[in-house]
Amino acid sequence: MADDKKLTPRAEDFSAWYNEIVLRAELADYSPVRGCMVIRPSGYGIWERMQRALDDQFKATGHRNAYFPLFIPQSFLEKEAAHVEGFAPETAVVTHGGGKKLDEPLIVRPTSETIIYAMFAKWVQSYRDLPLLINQWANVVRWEMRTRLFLRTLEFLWQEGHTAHATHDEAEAETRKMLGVYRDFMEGWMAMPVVTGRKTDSERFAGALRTYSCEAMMQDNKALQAGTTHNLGQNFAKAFDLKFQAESGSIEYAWNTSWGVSTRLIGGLVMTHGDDIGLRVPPQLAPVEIVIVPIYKTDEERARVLEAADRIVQGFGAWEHREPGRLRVHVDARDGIKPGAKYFEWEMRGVPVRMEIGPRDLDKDQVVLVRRDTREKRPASLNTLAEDVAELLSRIQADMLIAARERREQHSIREPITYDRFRELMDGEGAFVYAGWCGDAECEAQIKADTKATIRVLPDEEFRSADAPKSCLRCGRPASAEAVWAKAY
RNA sequence: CGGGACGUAGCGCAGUCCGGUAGCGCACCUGAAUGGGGUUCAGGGGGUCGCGGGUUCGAAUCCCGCCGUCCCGACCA
Repeated sequence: MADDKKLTPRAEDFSAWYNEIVLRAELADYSPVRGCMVIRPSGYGIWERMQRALDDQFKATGHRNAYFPLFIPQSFLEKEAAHVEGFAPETAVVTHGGGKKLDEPLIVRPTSETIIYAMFAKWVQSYRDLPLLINQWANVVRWEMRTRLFLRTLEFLWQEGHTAHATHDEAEAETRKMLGVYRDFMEGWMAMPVVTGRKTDSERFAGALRTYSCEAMMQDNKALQAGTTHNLGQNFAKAFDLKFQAESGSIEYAWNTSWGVSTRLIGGLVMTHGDDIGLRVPPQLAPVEIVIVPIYKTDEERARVLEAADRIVQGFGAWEHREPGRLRVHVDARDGIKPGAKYFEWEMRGVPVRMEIGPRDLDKDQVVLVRRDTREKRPASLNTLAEDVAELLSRIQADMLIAARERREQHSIREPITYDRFRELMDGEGAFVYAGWCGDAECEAQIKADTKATIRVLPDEEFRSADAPKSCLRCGRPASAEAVWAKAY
């Protein structure tokens, strides 16, 4: 760990503060390859829990996992016009194999629509084969110019769902359903509140009919696009000849959807919950929910305290082999490191609850519990400890979401504001600004040029203001929709 | 890809202007004491100074090229 004891103040430089947490909490590291990242065990532990929770949800909604190739023939990408236009500039291309030049270059997948729907076309003949609901966990490559740990790397690990349906409405329902799955995960597991809604044409996925997004607010008041779902219409079905015979006997093109979230979510977690001490991990995602720090002076005390810790762990179940309903506990029995040093280390890593056990506590049949989120410290009786701790953990989970949502609402502007004030806001502290939009892409582009802010989403009904805005933020013409404006990562 | 800063031990840095024995703090190893919020003392290990070329008796230091990192733009999940 580095020499200096405090983190970079986030007010001064949010980026530096973010990097500091990611590196010091050992979530990730730079790789020898430019723009790529190594996810370290403590980061991967969080990701594994995310992955399992998401995968369970995908299964529960009828999806099955499959695996498709890393390489995509260049001609596949070119079959869908908008798709190739969107992705061609950021593809990595393999031109040689076995020491020889390839007849056709292979694209390292930036996303797998093309190769997956080419396969779907083989698998689907009848309406009875639909819906086809597939998910893939894979790494993809997008040759970004500027990279950032977790948030934008050349190669990243994600999940991409791909489905085929018989009707537009069914595909649309699937697109909305998966957006809901994402939202529930981000709020329920990550304690990261999001605003959901539809993307404007300029931010729509290359090749999609409609794109929906979950947008979270980071602590510098910028937006993070945390997950997107796309109704692809029949665009890819037509490009890859994905057809089926309907009940009526007619031959029709299928309707596709795709949706994905990535390890970017870990970055979102850091930027939502990190503080100046380090990371804060919501209990649901914490590989270790409770860390026990034993306190002792003599060998006798050490034996006594560790024995008590052991009993408590037996009561909870060891975290490496957690049974459903048990708690994930770790005893930090390292000798020669003072308790204070251990406190700082585990706080940096974001473990939700710390349990201190010393001779003075055992004399009183108690331990001391410290919450990572509020740093609140209190004694707890040994008799009811398991229930007490389980209750505390679920309260922390709930409180973290509430705190994050309150913070977001404090930095959301719903009152009508002048364009000058808007520019000032985007230039300074930032915000989610709910305001009218005339629906003109040129107006949207001009605002982006002026302020770097974009329409994050045209929000879903529950996020819309009670009084619909009447005029466009910039041009003053009648508003066709309410939009959430913000600068984004 | 354009502008700026930087690359020296695992991490953070000094040394570079003005060429001449590779340094500091933390971390790590050994020993002793210590132990309820970042322990102390003593001893020790660890380096092709980002890579390649050039100038020179001699290069971390000067020159050229390349690679990488960070920040600001353009692009994007």
